[in-house]
Amino acid sequence: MLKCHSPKPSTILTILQGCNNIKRLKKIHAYVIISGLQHHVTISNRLLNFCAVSVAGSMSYAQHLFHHMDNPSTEAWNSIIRGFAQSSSPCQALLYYNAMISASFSQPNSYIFSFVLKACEKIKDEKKCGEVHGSIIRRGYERDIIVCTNLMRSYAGNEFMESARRVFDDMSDRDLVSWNCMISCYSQAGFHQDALTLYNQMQDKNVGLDGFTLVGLTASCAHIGALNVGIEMHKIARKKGFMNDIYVANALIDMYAKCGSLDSALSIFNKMKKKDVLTWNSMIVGYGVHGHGDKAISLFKKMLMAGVQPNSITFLGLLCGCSHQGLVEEGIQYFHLMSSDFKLKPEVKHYGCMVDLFGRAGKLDEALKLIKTSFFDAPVLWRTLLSSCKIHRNVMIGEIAMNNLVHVGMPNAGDYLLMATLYAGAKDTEGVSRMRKIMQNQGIKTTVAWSWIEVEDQIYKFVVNDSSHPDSCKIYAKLEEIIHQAALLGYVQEEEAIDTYPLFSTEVSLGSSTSKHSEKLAIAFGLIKTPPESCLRIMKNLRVCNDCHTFIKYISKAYDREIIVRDRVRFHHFKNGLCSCGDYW
DNA sequence: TTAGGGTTAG
Repeated sequence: MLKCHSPKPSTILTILQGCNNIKRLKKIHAYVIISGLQHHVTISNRLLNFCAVSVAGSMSYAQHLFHHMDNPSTEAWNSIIRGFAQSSSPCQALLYYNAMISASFSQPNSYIFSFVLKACEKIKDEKKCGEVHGSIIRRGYERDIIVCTNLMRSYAGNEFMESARRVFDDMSDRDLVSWNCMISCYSQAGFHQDALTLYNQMQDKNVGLDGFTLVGLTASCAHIGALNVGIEMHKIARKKGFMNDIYVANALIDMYAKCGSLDSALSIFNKMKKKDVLTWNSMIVGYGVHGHGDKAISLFKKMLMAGVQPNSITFLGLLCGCSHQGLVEEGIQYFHLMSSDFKLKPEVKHYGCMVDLFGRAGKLDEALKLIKTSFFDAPVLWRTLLSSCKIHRNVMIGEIAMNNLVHVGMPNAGDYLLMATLYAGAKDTEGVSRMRKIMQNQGIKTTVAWSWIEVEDQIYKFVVNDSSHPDSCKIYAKLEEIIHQAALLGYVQEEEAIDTYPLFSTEVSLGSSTSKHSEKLAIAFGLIKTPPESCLRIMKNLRVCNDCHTFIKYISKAYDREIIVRDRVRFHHFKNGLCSCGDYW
């Protein structure tokens, strides 16, 4: 119990140090008032600081304390702005910052700028970020390395990458954190090539690196499929002793899985002494997108035995694996398990996997029923169903899916092409021309398809009929040669057949040829540039069309090459004339 | 007294 006699301020401050909950703080506050110390600056500031910053604090009580201060000091402004910047109401931080600027007797310091910028980033207020930037310059903080790093992140968080980069370039002094921050900003915003280029500049300047550097770069390698650069990151991590850093190891597992090297991913996974949910998820999702549903399930069981709680991503990996391996019963079981045993509510993505699972297995009625009971009116579900209708040539359900896509107002070029394919299969020429007309009349634009391949540490991109590469003549000559070799083994090109249109694509816009598809050009280039018997790894932003899928099978046999293709949906491992997807994709 | 950087999906 607190005794009520005239205490020394130092006694109150000591009591405050031991305070660990808001109830006790309120009692101390009452005691401060009774003792007539409510205007003692240090005590008021400490009380406020506890409420605003401590996890056991209360922002409403912090506001109450703040508004009873006669002339809040910079320290008090600091606490209230910091508190709101890290709260679920970051807008309030900006309101207090504005109030501080208006009340000219207190001036913001470098700490306050850091908190305000954090708030700008959270609420996505680019305009405010620019205003604060102006204020930073006017008040002479543009040379503060931490303020500038915060400013970069704030701009990048608002998707103003050029402004972020300008801040970075204009910094008079940069340290490892500022370099890492710019790299991770690029990586998180999807500017992967810029992240890798910046790393090269960083090395030229002998800044050094740490685990943070490796994580940002490895994540970028994963996204663009830059395996060779990723392997370099792994070597550095081993050499410099960063393999015990769980962030680094997790990023490497994900990178290897996304670059098609499941064995390398597993090797790191097995060596890790400490694994968290991301470690398990990266491996399970890796198995899922490679079509190894059984291995994903087996790992999931081990994960539970290890006492690691799965999350919604774990189940995405499991369902994806079940769907691609045709494990219908298991998929249904895990779909129910996520809510019954793990209290995870299935999201649109999980329903998408289930529609795909039923659809691929030919259970189109069940897929339809699931969409109707899902309470999601998401285009992606109807689109998934439509693609299953194409596999199983079911025009009736295809039309239901298409009508619903029109109803939700989101049909794209790929959808019309899929529907046209379905009509073509049913010899419904009127249906085909109706789809063509809608596309032409509504000017529906197709997505540009492109494929890319990493040779040494460079990424080479190709689009259909690409002639931009300096070695273009050699590439086309090689393409002719490989088409001939494939033909000798029995390959017949599906020229202009409407059912060669890829699912979400486009590449084969109505009237173009399948013979110069981007993945064929990438393969021709790869065969020229890589040693015999080495594995070719191709990435594509859309799905591989039937013709290219067949073609690559023949090429894997004719040239005795393993060819790994990562498309928009999954991995295809082509070897000796066969594909790991079993032509089931 | 207090401030800056990291991984899965989307």
